[in-house]
Amino acid sequence: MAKSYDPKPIEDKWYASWMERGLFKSSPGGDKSKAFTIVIPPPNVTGSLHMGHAFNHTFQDILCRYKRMKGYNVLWLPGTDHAGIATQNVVERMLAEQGHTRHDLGREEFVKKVWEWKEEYGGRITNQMKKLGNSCDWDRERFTLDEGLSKAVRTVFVRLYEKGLIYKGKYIINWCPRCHTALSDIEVEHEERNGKLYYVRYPFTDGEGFLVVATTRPETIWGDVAVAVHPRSSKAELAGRHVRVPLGGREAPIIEDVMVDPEFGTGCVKITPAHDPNDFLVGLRHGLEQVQVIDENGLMNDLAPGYEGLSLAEARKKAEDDLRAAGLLEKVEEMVHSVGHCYRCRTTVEPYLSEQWFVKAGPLAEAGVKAVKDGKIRWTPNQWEKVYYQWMENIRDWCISRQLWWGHRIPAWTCGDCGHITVSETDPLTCEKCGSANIVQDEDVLDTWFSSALWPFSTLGWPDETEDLAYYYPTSVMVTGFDIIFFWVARMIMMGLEFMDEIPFSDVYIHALIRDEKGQKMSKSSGNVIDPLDMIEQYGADALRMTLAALTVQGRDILLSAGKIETYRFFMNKIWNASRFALMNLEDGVQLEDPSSLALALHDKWILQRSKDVCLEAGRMLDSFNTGEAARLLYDFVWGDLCDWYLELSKPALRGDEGEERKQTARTVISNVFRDVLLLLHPFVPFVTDELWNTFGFGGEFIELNSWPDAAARPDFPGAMEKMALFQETVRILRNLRAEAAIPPQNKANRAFVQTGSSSLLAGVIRENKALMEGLAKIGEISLLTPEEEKPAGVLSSQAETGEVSLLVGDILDIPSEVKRLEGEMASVSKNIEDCLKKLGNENFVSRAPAEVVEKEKARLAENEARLSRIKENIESLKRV
RNA sequence: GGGCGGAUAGUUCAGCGGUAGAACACCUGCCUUACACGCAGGGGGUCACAGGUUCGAACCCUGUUUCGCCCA
Repeated sequence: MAKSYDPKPIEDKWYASWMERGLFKSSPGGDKSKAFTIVIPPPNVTGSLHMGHAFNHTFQDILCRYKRMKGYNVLWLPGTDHAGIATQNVVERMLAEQGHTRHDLGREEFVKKVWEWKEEYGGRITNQMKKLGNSCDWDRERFTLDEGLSKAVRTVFVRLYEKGLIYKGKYIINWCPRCHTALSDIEVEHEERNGKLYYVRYPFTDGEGFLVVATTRPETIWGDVAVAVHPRSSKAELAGRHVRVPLGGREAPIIEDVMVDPEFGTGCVKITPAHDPNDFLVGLRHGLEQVQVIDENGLMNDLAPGYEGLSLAEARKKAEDDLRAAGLLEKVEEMVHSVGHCYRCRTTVEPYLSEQWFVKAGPLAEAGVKAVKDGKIRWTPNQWEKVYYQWMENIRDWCISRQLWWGHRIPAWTCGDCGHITVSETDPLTCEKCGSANIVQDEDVLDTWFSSALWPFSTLGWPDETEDLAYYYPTSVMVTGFDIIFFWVARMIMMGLEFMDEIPFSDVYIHALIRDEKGQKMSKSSGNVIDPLDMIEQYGADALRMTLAALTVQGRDILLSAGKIETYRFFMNKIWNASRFALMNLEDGVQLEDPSSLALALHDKWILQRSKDVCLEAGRMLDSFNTGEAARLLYDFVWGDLCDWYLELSKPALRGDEGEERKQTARTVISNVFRDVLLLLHPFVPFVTDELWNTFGFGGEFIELNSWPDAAARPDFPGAMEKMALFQETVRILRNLRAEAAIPPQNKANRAFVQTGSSSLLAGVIRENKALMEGLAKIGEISLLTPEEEKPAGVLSSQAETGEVSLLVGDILDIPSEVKRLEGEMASVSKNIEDCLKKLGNENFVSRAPAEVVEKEKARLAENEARLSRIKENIESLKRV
């Protein structure tokens, strides 16, 4: 075995063996309650693995591997989505480099090109997932544009259309002038921007004077068709009169509408139904004309004479100049307002009037809310439930059509003769109403998220009634970040309930986001990205996984840095070397018989008890999705208990100092404990544990084919924990005294004394473990003294809980500084006594606190009083010297 | 404007009703034949602030300050 752990030769090797053996394949069958299924939240096919994925996948992989070891039939179904906008952008950019646009190629040719791109590069992210160690069933990998999933999309579209839950209409939607497509509300990200508020005069046409209207977008004045005031404001009396729109000169009525906020600006609002969502609704209520002055490229059109072809920024400047020149600009104020941006390309989104397809979300959301309220779906952490309700209860219709070519084309055909729309699962040849063959399919495709919403059942074969669907659905848990609750989780719930009549998953686990060291979001533009593949290259996948697992805390973002990963890289090395040590002492192989009837020393019993407790506790933590706590528990157990104490204590026995029987006992205990440790760690760090498992020769081809330790049935070792705590405390005190006295480590020629009642627990512990204690504390000889016996002169003393520990330092004892040290100790003990007395002197405490708390307090008082008197004696005896 | 979350050691964070913890950083010793990717020891905190509940509050409640996020 190498002296230090190197993940490189190990990780790829094991992943290949796992694949070859088909370790992660699942097939339906058996007890349905033993099915554990996760469908991966499908990453974008254009993407590459970022730290968010790595975190998300590590979490899912830990659960999957744990459940497999617990005997579940685990399916982790992988795949990607076709990411309409992003993928089309990528390929269009490639074409642009060659001086082409998609329109040059035509739809069919272009889509062919995208598929070619997908075949070549689309596998990148899935290969990266394998580097991380994802235990997915790759034979079941799905893609949202697969034949089967496309069929599901069509079926859903048609059924929702027939139910009246999908409709087409002309509405204001969010338009990205760069991507040239509509976006749904949640694809728009709002950001605060510095802007200006322009106060513009609208002259009355039926008299003298003018009305002042405040607007942030003077270029849209060209599209104004009315001015609105609030019916209960002082301005209400103006209603019914008319003004002249200051750009274009249209005559416009003053109307009353409750949408107006009388407190904002001047209390008068210009109404531009074609370019503002609120104005659009006002326009509908009042039957106003919709005048579109901005085109699909975000440029002014010919309904704004003189502005034609100007960008909105240019038009805004020109409007300001023109209004000022005409004396119609009263003032301009600075203001901060929120501006919508395309989530894919950051371009400012335009409210745009156009014909689109929508899902009527209300009825679907109602069922989704009920499923959670009825407890059918649990959220962890629970607080996200509220976010879900908030969104679902105020849900708006979902714009699902996209003006793209890459995606599921909408299965709707419009008749050129009668205008009827035929919606059909199979491509129709004629209009279903008039029979004309003059029908044309809708040009638009569906929102990618429309297909992701079906993912939990479409990937299992729906709409066909497959065995998979019957066995694996509903799935067990959806694991995702909070930023994706609306995109995926909520819509999956709605669609699952609608089409399967059953929830898509019984648990939703929402994890935090990964940020950089300073708490900033990682992004290419700020250059603070930590690439998981670099980290895997540098530290190994296990180290990265362990880091991500151990840093997981519910409800808090994770601040990651390479340094933190290094810490866990060291942990891998620790496991490696501890195993190396164990293996060096197991030349006859592992000895796995039940150790409980062997000649166990205190530390053997203790580590067996700790193992049992840790097995149970880690299992409980994983059952409740607390991977972070489980990882930290295992880290502390392995490093703190096993390596720092147990292995050190087992050395004499392994060396043969305690005789043959003890040597065999130690080997048996070590074998058993390492078996547990590797099994417990395996879900977190699968590579190194499989390597070590096989090096030890614990049996079974792969570690994952073995069961999670069934600790509940194992014996307890009563008292071992308490006795070991006394042992450790004494050793720590002795080491501390050595350091105080500056005794060189190699110097073993010291004597130490422990003064305690001869029948005390501590005395027993020392009698039985004297040699071990001398070894760990590097003391030549430890002697027990009763409280009545006199201890020698020239000692440093320190108070343990139930006794006094002294180290003989002879002449080199610096009396004044020792007195000072003891006085310091005295102060802290006195403080403890004071606290105890105060508590116990409180009538209310004694009568109202639970009896055991009071007892504990009394014991603490007694202990501290004993300590105090021992310290006082020590000081006096020193002063006598 | 509505909602959510955070504020604990220099830093990152556990703890969430009964004597303040870890990791990293720092200081002092050690290459003690598993590991210097290591071992041992140490210093360091009025648990943001102000009230309240309680025998007892970092922990529960109310308010304040402040940072971050989501929705309008």
